[in-house]
Amino acid sequence: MRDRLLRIFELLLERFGPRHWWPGETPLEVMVGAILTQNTAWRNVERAIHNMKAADLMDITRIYEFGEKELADIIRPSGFFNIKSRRLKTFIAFLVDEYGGRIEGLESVPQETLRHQFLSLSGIGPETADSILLYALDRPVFVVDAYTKRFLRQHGISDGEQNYHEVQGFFTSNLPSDSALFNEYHALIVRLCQTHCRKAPQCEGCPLEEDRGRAAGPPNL
DNA sequence: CACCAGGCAAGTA
DNA sequence: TACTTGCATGGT
Repeated sequence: MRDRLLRIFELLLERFGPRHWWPGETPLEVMVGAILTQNTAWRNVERAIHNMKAADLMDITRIYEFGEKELADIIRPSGFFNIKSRRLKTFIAFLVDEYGGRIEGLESVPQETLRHQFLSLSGIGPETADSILLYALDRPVFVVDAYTKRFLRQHGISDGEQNYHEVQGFFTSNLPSDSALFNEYHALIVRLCQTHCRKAPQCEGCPLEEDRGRAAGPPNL
């Protein structure tokens, strides 16, 4: 399965090129985006982030001191703005209380410790925690999302019944632990699904399907 | 018009 | 434990 996953990765990278994820200028912006994008189109998150920058709010201390109600108004375009404002404030308060508001302070903390701390916060679930670990802190964690499960199911690699931890284990146990690889792989799966694994019942035009015919690869690939 | 988008928590049986 | 529902904007 390791060779198969690496083959898929090579095909996707060849077809779509490097994705340059995460689309954020700083670790803080990536963390903020990870919370704002929960069940939300990225386009709407961009508007919210733009508003935050315009209000000089892409700053830990500024967010910490800003009112929850006022912050909700700033991030309105990202949807679920009341609950997301609370979640942002909760996460920022964690950074301030536990690390003096210094993201560099997270660098020396073991991955699993950090993950447990994130998950203990209300509003940070497995995908958000792992997105922050991988894309803001460059830790070798594989991010699983709705696209990942859809990809595995539509390509017959799994039946789609696995939970988050099981899907994550499928990738991490069959791939070298490399943050750059995990970064690009997840981004490529998202890119693939956004145009091919979406509603198409049989993944029409899927670059991986094309390969099956020409290279006589394994079934469903 | 309905449906979806890079989830999560709280409520119900 | 296994579902269901609330959260809300903006694009297709």
